[in-house]
Amino acid sequence: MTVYDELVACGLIAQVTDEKEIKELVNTGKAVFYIGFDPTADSLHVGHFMALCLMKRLQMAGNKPIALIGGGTAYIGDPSGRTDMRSMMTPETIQHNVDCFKKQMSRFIDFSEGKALLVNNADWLMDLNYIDVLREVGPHFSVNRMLTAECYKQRMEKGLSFLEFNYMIMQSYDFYALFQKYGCNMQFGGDDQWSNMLGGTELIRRKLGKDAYAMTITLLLNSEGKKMGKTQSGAVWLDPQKTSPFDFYQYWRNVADADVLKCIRMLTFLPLEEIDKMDGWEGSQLNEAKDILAYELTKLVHGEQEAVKARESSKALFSGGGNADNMPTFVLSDNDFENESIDIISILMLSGLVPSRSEGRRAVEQGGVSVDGEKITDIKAVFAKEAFSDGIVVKRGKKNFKKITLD
RNA sequence: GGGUGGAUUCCCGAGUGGCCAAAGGGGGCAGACUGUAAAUCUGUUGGCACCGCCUUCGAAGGUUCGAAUCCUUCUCCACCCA
Repeated sequence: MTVYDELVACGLIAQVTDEKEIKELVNTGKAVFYIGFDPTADSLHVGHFMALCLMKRLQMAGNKPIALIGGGTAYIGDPSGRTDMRSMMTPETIQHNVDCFKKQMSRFIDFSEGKALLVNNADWLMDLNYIDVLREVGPHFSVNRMLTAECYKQRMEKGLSFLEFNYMIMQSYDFYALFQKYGCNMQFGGDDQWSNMLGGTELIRRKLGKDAYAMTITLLLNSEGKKMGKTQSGAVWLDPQKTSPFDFYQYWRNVADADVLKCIRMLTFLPLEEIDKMDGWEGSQLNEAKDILAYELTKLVHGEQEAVKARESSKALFSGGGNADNMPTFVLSDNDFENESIDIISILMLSGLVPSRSEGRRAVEQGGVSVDGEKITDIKAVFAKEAFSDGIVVKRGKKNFKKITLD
């Protein structure tokens, strides 16, 4: 099976400019392609992970990937898929984020000599001269056309600033610059990037009379049509400091039935035959598929060791048995105790299981808190210091646990 | 530049002097049911020293015994005209 067919089978491909050409280039390892990453946060998240996987797949097939970090475009902010304006980022945070991205990416992609490139569009965008740009690329963009692009249409109601309107032009310029500099002939990106990407291929055709291609990756949506990889408290990060391997595992362990297979297909590197076998799974067997998904992904992102640990803790908590040693732990210090004891609300609060004392109280009152398996009903319940010497497991709701110990 | 209409709690959206910590919906959280799923039902959803107190209705001032509601200035947004 060719790489391209594999991508199709995994459901990764959303739109392409010229399927025949792209297939040919990709399968023969002749593609020099780039994917852009906007450094809007200090860690990559699940959305980026898909792009990185794609890069890896294609790299293994002999193609040359260029990871472009949008250190320059971050000054503008991409309006695609948003209904409000992005907050402006300071040069310092942008630089910080760029550095974080670089570090994380090199764990996934082999950037050694000649295999792949990591570039920052700040290197060429920051020195551009306004008048020059206007004369050079301005004539090749039709405002009328741009306004019909999906990403702008969405903003017609809420308003779109000139700053953001220019994002497409800058991204197109990137492609044009990379084409000339590195012979980059293809751009990949999220499906919401389609119009921005087309801008690039068109600019190259108009300026240089050459063909370049674009392909978008299917956005990973759940059965409700929302982007996956988001939780109430924000994105699911790849940085273990921001989303612990355990939480990362749990996120995938908890996906809806309807989404499991799609996720396995799109995100893991399991052999296709194996995935096809799972296709008919239902009920508790499907529940098993979730474990596979969670384990595989945690392994890819955090390594086998962490994946095993996460799986163990999860088993200890949910199905009995397993090893509780690796579950998320919170260590109490001496000052947390008053008269050698501490009340339940304080424990919940300090360990981060609840964000406020009010919520802690509510959780207890509604019967949502238990300690070492015993339900706590009294909001004034107090625990002696000795109780923590072996560590106790405090649970809020069904899925939030912390092992509490002494230092 | 001129005019009009807006800015309310996580989101949408009621509220136009006291009965407002603020209707309703969505979302979240918790409980029941389950498979760590979905659907459903129930409770809950600003904070705290919780029968009481404190802070919130774009920002800052003012009027009033009392303001999310009235006045002034400012900031931002949408629409119409130029």
